[in-house]
Amino acid sequence: MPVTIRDVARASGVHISTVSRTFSAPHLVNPETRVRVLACAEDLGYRPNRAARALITGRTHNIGLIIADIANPFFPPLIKAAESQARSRDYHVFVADTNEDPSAEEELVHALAKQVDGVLLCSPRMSNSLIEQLSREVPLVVINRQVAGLPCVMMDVGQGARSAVEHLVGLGHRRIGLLGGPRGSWTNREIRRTAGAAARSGGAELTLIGPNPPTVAGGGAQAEHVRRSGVTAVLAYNDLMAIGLIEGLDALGVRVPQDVSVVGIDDIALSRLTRPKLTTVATPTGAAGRSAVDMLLQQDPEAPRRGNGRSTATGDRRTTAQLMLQTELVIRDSTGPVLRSGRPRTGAATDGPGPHGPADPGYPAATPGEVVASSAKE
Amino acid sequence: MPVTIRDVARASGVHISTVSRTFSAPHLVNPETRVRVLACAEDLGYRPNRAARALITGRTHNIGLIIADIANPFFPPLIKAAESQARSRDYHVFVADTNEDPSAEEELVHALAKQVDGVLLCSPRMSNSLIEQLSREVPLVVINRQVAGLPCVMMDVGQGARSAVEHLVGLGHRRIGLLGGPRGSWTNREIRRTAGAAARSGGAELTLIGPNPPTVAGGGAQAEHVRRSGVTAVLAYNDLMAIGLIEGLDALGVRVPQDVSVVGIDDIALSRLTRPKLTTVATPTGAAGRSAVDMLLQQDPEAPRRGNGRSTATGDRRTTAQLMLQTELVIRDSTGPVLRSGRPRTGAATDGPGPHGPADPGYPAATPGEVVASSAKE
DNA sequence: AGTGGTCCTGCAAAGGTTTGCAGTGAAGTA
DNA sequence: TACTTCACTGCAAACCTTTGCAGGACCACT
Repeated sequence: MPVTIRDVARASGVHISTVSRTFSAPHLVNPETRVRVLACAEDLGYRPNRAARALITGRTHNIGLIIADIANPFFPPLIKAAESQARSRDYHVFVADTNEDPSAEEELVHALAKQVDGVLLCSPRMSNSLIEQLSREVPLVVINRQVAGLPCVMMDVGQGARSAVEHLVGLGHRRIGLLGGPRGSWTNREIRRTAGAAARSGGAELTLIGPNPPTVAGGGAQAEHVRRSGVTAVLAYNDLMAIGLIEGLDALGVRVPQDVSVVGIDDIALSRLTRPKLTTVATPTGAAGRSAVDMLLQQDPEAPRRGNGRSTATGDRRTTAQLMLQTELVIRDSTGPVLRSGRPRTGAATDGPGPHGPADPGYPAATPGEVVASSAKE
Repeated sequence: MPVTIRDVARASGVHISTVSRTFSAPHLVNPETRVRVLACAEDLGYRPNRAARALITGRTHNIGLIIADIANPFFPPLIKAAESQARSRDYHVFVADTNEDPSAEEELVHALAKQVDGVLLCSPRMSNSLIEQLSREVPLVVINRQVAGLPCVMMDVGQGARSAVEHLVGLGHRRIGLLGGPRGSWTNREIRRTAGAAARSGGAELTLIGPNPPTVAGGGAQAEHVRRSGVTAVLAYNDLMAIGLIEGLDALGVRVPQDVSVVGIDDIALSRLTRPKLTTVATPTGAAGRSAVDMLLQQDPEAPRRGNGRSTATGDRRTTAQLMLQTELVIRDSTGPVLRSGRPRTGAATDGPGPHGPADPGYPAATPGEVVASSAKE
């Protein structure tokens, strides 16, 4: 029933190899023949069978994209960008969700290995050594993690965290909480490292709260803990947790930013829509998705041939570029100056500037939405 | 380099056909042989080449999922559920994004047709007749649309819209705006139809505002229009638009729900996080994704065989079940009673009950979060 | 006229798997 | 004992495409 290359060959009176060449190497076929073949193909609605092609070329023109949690709003823009970029290169994308489960990650790489040309491993929770091992099975590009010897796309969340802490210190905060993310997250480690350093050099004390699930609930669950800890500001692992925390604090009668300042990371669309609007570190997720696809596709440029393409496969590992994308601190309404008067935690009736349109911020000019600090590193 | 069925055969001292049968028809092979083969396969890390299998069986064990906009938070839960369900059945999912572009939809179906066993068409914007035509090319399950003769998974958004309008009428609203969604959306038509009917029978006047892009910006852009229109309540095509509208109204000094009530549709996670929390119609997106996969996989149960499987392909079209999933009106804080005093649009300083904890709602008891109306229909 | 080159096309093998058919040996039946 | 049945296994074709190789036609040059 489905129309094959043979039907096209018959219809246009040439051998199937000519039809094949019409598509995969047009310059090798006579222009006249070419147009005839193309016309017949169009006519019959011929589409090459990618499975058959894959069988012989060894390239499937598919890539896998493994995601910790599709429903986490951080990822969809990345998925979207990666899919779009891949499609523009005539690749299709398998998307798979691991539910934040490291063992699911491994299983999925195995399952996908044979039917894709490469895998984008996004925010992996598994160990570096396992990642390296898996990379011998299928070309890998790692997103949101640094693994020596492998192509990686990272966001400079470390610099972002530093900017965030400096911002808080500049507002007078000296006791800052760090709401940690999930175990196994490289991003989490980076944040801890750099935020810790920034706090030290700013004369502030940083207390770690976590690890936590990187969700709204995960942030909300620590509200009570945050309140008791006596910190005046919190940097959260991501926006979801920050928002959850704000919700939780609100329920306890603790106002943001009057009583506690909160900074998120990611700048998901949502962070502009909550009240107060979230001060956060913007990460270029779309660019990360696009770049990762590019990096995957530009390694192994030539198809593995019949013989043993060993030399390519194991010998000279290609460009293992590591890309660090810049982040930006976006200051909105969830951070403000620390109040002089101890901790007015009970002051639900504070008459300080509300979250909307603080008349006089009283701290280094920072128009909401304006970029105050940014980091670049190629 | 990659380990094939031949390697396993050699290692276990049997013919490749026996190895093949060990995986695809275990009951046909001697238990002893089977364990030996399995051991060898495990040992060598053998994974069947799905392209080769697809070539001969005609089934790829892949399905396509075509989405209007991955970044729209309505879809990720659906994607996630579909992917998970598919994987549990040993299928993988291609995800593709159309950017709300009808012609991209058609192109994608064509591109995917040959390398998937079926396509889930989610919230299509193209015409019914085109969908029917495409369904002759590849098995299709349509989500969020009713197409005669095709398997469909719908959410009873009509009943939801009716409940929403009744809720508003119950609060005293008589001039209600309907913030329309994108052209070509079946959901949009359903909402218009049922909301119109509900308004009529409730003695209210429904004015249509739209069509609009189904985004925050699309909702926000109509804030001025809504204000001038004199409506006291608005039902939006989806939560994003509702949230955008609330933002926009807020910027104009119009308070929700004191001056204008707003109802969304979808109950995306975000709708619980904005202030005021959004009254909305909850749609079971996860269940829709799962059901759609099930429906796709249970049609065409037997693989197309060598000969012409014509009779199956064209003759008896299988169960074209149409599934209508129930929706629920979730009442939160963005709706309230209409004020007696005309339209206090200027009253930014209204002292009515704030969005948080209205002391005495003054309208039929509806605890925030409680389900007030629901619809079921199989 | 002979030589060499270019351009185009056909031939056939190869890729990894599934599966109808036939063959083997053993067990069961008459 | 002879025949049938059964459980298992091997053989080889088939799926659709790509591609190295070789052959044919044609042209230009010597």
